[in-house]
Amino acid sequence: MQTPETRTLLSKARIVRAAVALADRTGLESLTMRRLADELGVAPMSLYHHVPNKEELVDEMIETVFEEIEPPSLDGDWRTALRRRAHSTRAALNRHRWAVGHMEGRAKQGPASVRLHDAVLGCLRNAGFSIELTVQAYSVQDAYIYGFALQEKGLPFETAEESATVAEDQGWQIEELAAQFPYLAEVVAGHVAKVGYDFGEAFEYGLDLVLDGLAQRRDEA
Amino acid sequence: MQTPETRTLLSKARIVRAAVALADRTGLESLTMRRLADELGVAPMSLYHHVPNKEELVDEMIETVFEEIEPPSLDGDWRTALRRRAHSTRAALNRHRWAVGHMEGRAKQGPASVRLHDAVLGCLRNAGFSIELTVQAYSVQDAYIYGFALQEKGLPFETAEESATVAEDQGWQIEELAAQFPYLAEVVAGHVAKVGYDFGEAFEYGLDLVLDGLAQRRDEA
DNA sequence: ACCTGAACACCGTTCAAGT
DNA sequence: ACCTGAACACCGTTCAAGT
Repeated sequence: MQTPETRTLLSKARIVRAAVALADRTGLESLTMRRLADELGVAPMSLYHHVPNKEELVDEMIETVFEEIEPPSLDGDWRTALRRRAHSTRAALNRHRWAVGHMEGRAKQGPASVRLHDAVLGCLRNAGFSIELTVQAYSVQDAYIYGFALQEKGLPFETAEESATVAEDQGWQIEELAAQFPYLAEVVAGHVAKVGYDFGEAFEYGLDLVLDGLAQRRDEA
Repeated sequence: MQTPETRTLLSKARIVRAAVALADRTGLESLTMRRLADELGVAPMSLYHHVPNKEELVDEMIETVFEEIEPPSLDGDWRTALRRRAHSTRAALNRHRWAVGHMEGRAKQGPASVRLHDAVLGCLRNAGFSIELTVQAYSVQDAYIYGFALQEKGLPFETAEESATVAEDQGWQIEELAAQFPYLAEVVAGHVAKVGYDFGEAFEYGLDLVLDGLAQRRDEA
């Protein structure tokens, strides 16, 4: 005698996984306890047996994003280690755009988040950065990485070709704007519309600028 | 014969101003059409005669934040101009923490936002940056500024002294953490707890790093 | 132990009605 | 023209009840 409809049992892990998938598809605004329950074929209130409330659910979701970020290795070349970690972070944030302004400063930081923090600090310390410089280096890098992700989340195109198309589509505005905002018009018409805007290239450029600056400051000290 | 209770009439400007003040006090999550109406001593539905919906209200609120940011002057030293603009942005975002992740990439950018964009681009062009480099310089700066604001919004202290206190209060955790996360423990116990963490200093340091890097790249080209 | 239905105190927004 | 009350389709969450 089998229980009828022996669907996978509810569990915290299963709820969080479904929540992440739902947020990936529809955004965090649209993530609702009720919709999530629907997705899982369960009554809304069943969720509360595994998760205390929505806020802690989101905390758990954020943790899974941190779990997808590869911590830098503590030996080997620090620049390539930190560059890889930066790319890994950008990739995770692009897969989970809803997470973008929520990674830092949550009250409850989970183990994956703490482990990543520790590894980045360790990578810098082992590369010969002083404690003071390590703290600064951490701050600059993360400000840049998370700030870049914020820009990327905002803009409506993903590839360089798309961006050129978007720019062209709005071409009728350009002449109108040129009178009032000449520099903006120049950049849009004379550059973005021509070659498009490649986020990957831009990220790399700024990342190198930051890492170069840090290397310099370490060697000066 | 006076109309009784001739309180200031409702208007878009007055609604937006009240909304900003309410969000400053209680956060964007707590900003509700109904609470806002209450604040203004008016029925919730009255707001809809001046503002089409909540999303556009938030757009208007963001615009007022942009209005508080001083655009860089187009002549004079570009570094001091851009540094002032960066500080002006940080200050505005600290006054209106709810705005932090919402400044970029809104569908509808208002005139103050566009004017600021144009001025920053103009400042860079006039300083001899190529179009390509100008676009990059814009991206790196804004990623850093907005990313830093994100960090600042997250952390629970405002001054260096406060941060040292917070670090000390959690001192009992330190030894426990030290085994698993030695680098994190070292930084918290050996640096932050001692001298505290000064956001203003950290912002300046990273900002200089970014501006130095940009200057170098311009001169190499 | 695990799930649920009904209920409560909220949301944003529409619509027909008031002055 | 400007404001509003009642109503609708939603929220998160509690609580007492079901298996």
